[in-house]
Order: sequence, then structure tokens, then C-alpha cells
Amino acid sequence: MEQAYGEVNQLGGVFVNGRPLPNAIRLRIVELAQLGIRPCDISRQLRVSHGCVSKILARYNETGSILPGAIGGSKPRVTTPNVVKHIREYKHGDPGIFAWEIRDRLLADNVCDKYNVPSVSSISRILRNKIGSLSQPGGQYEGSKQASTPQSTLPYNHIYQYPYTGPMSPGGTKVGGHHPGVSAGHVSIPRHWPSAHSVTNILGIRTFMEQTGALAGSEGSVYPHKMEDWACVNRSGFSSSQNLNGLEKGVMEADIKYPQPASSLSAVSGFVPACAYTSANQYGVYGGPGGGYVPPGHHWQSQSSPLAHHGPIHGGDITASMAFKHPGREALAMNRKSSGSIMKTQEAINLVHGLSIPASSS
DNA sequence: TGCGTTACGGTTGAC
DNA sequence: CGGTCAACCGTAACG
Repeated sequence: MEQAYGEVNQLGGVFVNGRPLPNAIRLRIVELAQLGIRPCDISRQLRVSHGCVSKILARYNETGSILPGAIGGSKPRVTTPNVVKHIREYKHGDPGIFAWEIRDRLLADNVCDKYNVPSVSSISRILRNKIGSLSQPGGQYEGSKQASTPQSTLPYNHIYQYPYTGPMSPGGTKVGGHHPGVSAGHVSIPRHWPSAHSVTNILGIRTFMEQTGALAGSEGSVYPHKMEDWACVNRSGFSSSQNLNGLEKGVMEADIKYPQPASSLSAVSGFVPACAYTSANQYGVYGGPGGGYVPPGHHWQSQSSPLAHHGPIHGGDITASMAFKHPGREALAMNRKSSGSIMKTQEAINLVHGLSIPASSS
């Protein structure tokens, strides 16, 4: 119940099986890569398996987003009220109609397209459960809106992976399906590092969290109050100043705090160390291998954090934008020549800090 | 040695 | 309200 669980990988890093890495670390992975640090070095420094580093970077390169994909949930349902309504009408008009005929008519009438037309079995179920019993007085469906086009069917994945900075959706509504890929990149991560030296701040823990919450309310960005809100980034607050090395950061990575063991990489130890899943995500705070797990008692962020306040929260809607991708990335790859030694890496890290600390020092 | 890939055991959330 | 299912996760290991 209150267990603080986590595991330690071969590199000494802490992770929670089945859960995404904190955004702070995901971001750091991308940033370091952009600085020309080799994935293997990133892996070692952040103590994240190289497979994971590879995956995150590949995803980033492909989509421009560092966000994890949508976890859980089901496919968007195809039997929308509108579809049911039509089925009902078809059935009413021809009580002997077969399910497959209904299916064909749904397609013919453009109620659905081939991608979201219900299966015959689904139609049968609808006929049996909803229409057969006639439990619903019909007509109270959501208006006359055509809710069954592919666009409106809300591909649930997108709300996670492609932070869509829609023109509206002030309530952070379930953003209408937006196709992936297209929009990736026009959002960015705010960049101002918390504090370059504080372990707690390096990953932007508490204070950022609060910021995030506050900002989130401003634009209606919705962060699920659960795990996916690791992506607790607000896309609005920094959109105008996003061109610091192409990376914007600051409102994010507040979510986690990972107490990593100070390993032999002393030079880096101050860089990676603190992380832990927020209490908001119901995970205990845990420390590194040496320290064992810290009991989740101290709740550095209470469940009723600011994050929980900003407007309507729709559980699965992460419209947070951590997506960013900047053109100059390749240029940075020139650093790649550096052999990836820790010293070099540290320089790069310092570079990051140098780039990104407008006013972060406490 | 670096890194892409994948099996595995895990979590999540809509249905 | 608990079970199912299909999505995703990161690690570890392989090549």
C-alpha cells in the first residue's frame, strides 16, 4: 500500500519497473545527447540502461517529444453515441437488418469510416444491450454532432505523445484527435535550470512543481494528477523564449526526485542525484541502492499540490508539452568527437548549466 | 566497446 | 467493482 518500491539497475540507477523514467531524466538524456555526449556516456552518467537511452533518443528524434507514450487505457471507442443512434435508426427502420448490414450502412452513410466502424460483433452487442432492451429513450445523445470521424474519435495515444497546443481547449479537454508527428516540435521545454548545485533543485523538484501548477492553470494545460503528469510541463509559459539552444526547460522536471547513489562519478554525482517519484503518483520515494528506500512519509509534495488545482483535470489528458526539437542539434554533435570521458562530459554538463540558468540560483 | 533490438516482467487505464 | 486486455514502461541480454 504505502510501499516505497523501486529497483536498482546494473548501473546503480533507480527505476520503477513498468513506469516511465521521470521526465527530468528523460529530458536530461536528450539534452546531454544534444550536447554531443554519447549515449553510452549518458547511460552511465544517468545510470539508465543504454537500451532506454537509445529508445528515448530514438523516440525524440522521431517525434520530437521526450514524453513517454500513453500507458494503459483502451483504444478509442468506436461505438460513440452517434453511432449507436444510427444503429438504432437502422434497426428501427428495418428490424430484420443484420449486423453486417448495419456495418455497411454506417460506412455508406459516412457515419463511420473504415478505421472506426464498429465490428459486427460490436454492433450485435449494441443491438442486444442497448437497442434490444431499449433501455434508453433515444435522442439524448450528444447533440447531432458527428462524433465518429477519425478525428473526433480521439486517438488516445496522441494525447500523450503529441502535446498538442491546440488553439483552444481551455479546460484541457480531451483534445480532439490530432495526428501525431505533425505538431511535434512546436512546443518546447522551458529552460531554466533550477539550481545548478542543489541536488534537490537540479532536477527541479519542489519549487518547480509549484510553478508548474501555477502555470498550468494559466493556459488550461492539463496534467493528469497521476503518473503521466511527470510530464508536468506547461507548454505555454515559455513558448516565446524557446530558442535557447533549442531547448526550453524549467517548468518541468519538477515531478521527480531520484535519490541516486553518489557513485564513483563524483564529477557527475551532483548532477544526477536527486530524484524520486512524486507522492502524487503514488509511488514512494526511494533512494539508491546504498540507501534503501526512503519511506514515503515526507511527502515533499502533497497530494493536494498545486498541480491538483488547475482547472478540470481529465485523468488521461496529458497535453503537457515536453516536446521540443531544435534544428541546431546536429551542430552540437560535433562535440561528439570528444571521447566521452567524464571530464569532457562534465564540461558539457557545465555547458548546459551555463546555457540555461537565467535566474535560477537561489 | 557501442548500440539497436527484443524478451521479460511490470504498470496502467478504458472497457 | 473486479477482471480483462492491450497499450506502454525500463532492464537485461543478445548480437
